[in-house]
Amino acid sequence: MKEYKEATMLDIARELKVSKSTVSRALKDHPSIGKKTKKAIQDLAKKYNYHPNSIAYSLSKKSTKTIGVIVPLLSHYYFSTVISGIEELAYKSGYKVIICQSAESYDREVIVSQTLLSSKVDGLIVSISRETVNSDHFRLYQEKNIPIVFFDRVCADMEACSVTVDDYKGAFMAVEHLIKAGRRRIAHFAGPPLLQITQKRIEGYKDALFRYGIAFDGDLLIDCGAGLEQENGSLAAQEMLDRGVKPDAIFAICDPIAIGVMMTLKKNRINIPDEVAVVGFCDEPIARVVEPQLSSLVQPAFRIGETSIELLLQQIQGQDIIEKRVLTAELRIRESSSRRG
Amino acid sequence: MKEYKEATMLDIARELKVSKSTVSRALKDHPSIGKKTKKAIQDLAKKYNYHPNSIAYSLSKKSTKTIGVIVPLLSHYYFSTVISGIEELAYKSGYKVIICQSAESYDREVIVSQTLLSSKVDGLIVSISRETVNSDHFRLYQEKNIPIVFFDRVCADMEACSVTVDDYKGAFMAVEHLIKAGRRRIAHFAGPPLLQITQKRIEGYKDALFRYGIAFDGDLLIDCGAGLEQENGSLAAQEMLDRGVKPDAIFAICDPIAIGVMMTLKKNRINIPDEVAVVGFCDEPIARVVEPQLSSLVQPAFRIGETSIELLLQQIQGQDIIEKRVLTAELRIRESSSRRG
DNA sequence: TATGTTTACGCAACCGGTTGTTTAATCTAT
DNA sequence: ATAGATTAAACAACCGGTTGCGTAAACATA
Repeated sequence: MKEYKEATMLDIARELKVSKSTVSRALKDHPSIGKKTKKAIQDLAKKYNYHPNSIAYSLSKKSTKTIGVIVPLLSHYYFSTVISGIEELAYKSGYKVIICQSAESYDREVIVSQTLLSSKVDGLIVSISRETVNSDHFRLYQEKNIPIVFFDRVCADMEACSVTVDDYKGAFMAVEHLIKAGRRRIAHFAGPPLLQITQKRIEGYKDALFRYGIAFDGDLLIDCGAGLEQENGSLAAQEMLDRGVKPDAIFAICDPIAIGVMMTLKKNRINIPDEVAVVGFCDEPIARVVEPQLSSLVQPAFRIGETSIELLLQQIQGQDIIEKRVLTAELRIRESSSRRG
Repeated sequence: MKEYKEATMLDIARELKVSKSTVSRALKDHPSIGKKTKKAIQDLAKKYNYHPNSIAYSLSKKSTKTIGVIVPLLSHYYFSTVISGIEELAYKSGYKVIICQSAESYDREVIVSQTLLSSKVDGLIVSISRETVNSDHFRLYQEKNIPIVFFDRVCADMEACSVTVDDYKGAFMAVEHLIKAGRRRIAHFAGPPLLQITQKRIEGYKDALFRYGIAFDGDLLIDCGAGLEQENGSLAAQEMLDRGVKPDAIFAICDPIAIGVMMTLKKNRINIPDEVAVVGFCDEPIARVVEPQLSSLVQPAFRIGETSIELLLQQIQGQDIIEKRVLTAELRIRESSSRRG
């Protein structure tokens, strides 16, 4: 393996018998450098295929032009779409993006957040893991004046920018829709209890019932346990049926749960939507593939990503803001919750 | 916004009236530093919550302990699972991971690969975009002696490590399975022509037909166009039906295409699997959700990620290897290709 | 011609680490 | 007591950029 040496400013400087600082200034078109000198330096840089060493740049400028992103799981369509939104604007603004997964684990989240911290990211965008209750690892960022933006799943005990969808309203709309479709015994399959979204959606569910004069029935509020996967939905649904509870509609915390529920219903030969209507949350691509197609709340994932990075960049540029943007989810009605035949 | 200043080695050195180099050595337990001095330095470092500046480290050591990953899209379950495999081993070995998407665009791929290059990643793991034919942007890495490992979608014209599944064999198995299930007119919905996987799978398809004495029929080799999305499958299938071509089985380049095909078949009231059997490739979670459940080839995505990073780390540690690992896909038979009733 | 202003560039410190080489102090052996 | 070996720590260069400040030469003005 032969050694390869990158061309540096010093190399160019020596060859042209000028100083390093002149090269530095010439390359960024600084006015105090003469035209011929500038031209000569730029030409030689091109010839040597010179690229500035961004490590050195970062060290002297104390900015890495890098932002960190932590999501629970990349494999969720929602999160990867948010990331695409983040990347789009980040690249346009000259920022790189480092993406990390917490894998829904608090410990892992602490580790990656420290890794990103020591990588000197200029800012952080996070959706916390379902286990996270302590936010000390994020406080470290605030202490060092590194801006943070939370999206979707926020830390309840931190004052920071956030971008969320109106979970309360979304849940309310879903339940309202079910009521207007003639349902009365509406169950809610809830998510991990620690997450704010879980609580907000439960509130929206309850309030919609109340608004339409339907009494809340504790039997119909189902806890799916820690997971947000299909299996959790299937199991919880079977358990519910085994308990003899039979709703005429189900609003699930997210699409995978909804689909798990649907599979259990079908296995039990319960017709969807005639006997039980189902509505999910997130509108993952899978919602259009199941039969019947699943009604769901569309979260503007790309927009959430864009908004997050906007807020972050504003802070990086020195604005001292704490803004909590709330976007609205949109109800997409499909076959799984249509009116009874 | 009050200024925050990280503690540096110099701060510690000054307070203890020793030199910066002594601090550096004390913190890494170098033998040439006395016990008391060492203790004092380590204690003070703890007290100040000192963390080494990894930018400075990278600059002097010329290693960022970072590896770059470029995938076409994060939103594919396959890719995000591969990434999980990569991360697992990377973190264990003290490496950070920077993930980028090419968004299936050649131009974007060039940009992100240059970004990663100037970020001085110690190595690169790539699955190329479907547009990529030119690999000059990756050659730059080789020139600078930065190791690269390709997975799944490789550059045909580069000598480099790679990790792939045996596409030929996978396709062969799928088609063989269909033949053994009593099918004779087997269509193949192929992928983007530039990708090797497309070609390999076509070969496997043809050879399996040949092996069982079935003549290849050009009408049954369907081009899905540039995309690998569901819509492409749906459209191509409808077009095929409109042309009056009616196979009794379909092997699709990937699950989304297969599912698109299934949706068109259902829309045309063609029974799956009785009239037409369907097999996909990749075994995405969606395969178990469609009805009937889709037979598919399982790619060991996590394992592919692990293998890729293994090969990369070996090269980073100085081994001059060019290994092409080929893993085997496993056929998972479900309802969509079961024997005729 | 003497003075003041530009113009064009060099000098050197700095960012925060790593590391080869010296040096001073202490210890060992003769 | 003194030369030689050890030990403990300092010095200083280096990684590759950025930038404030200083200054010589060229030019304009009086």
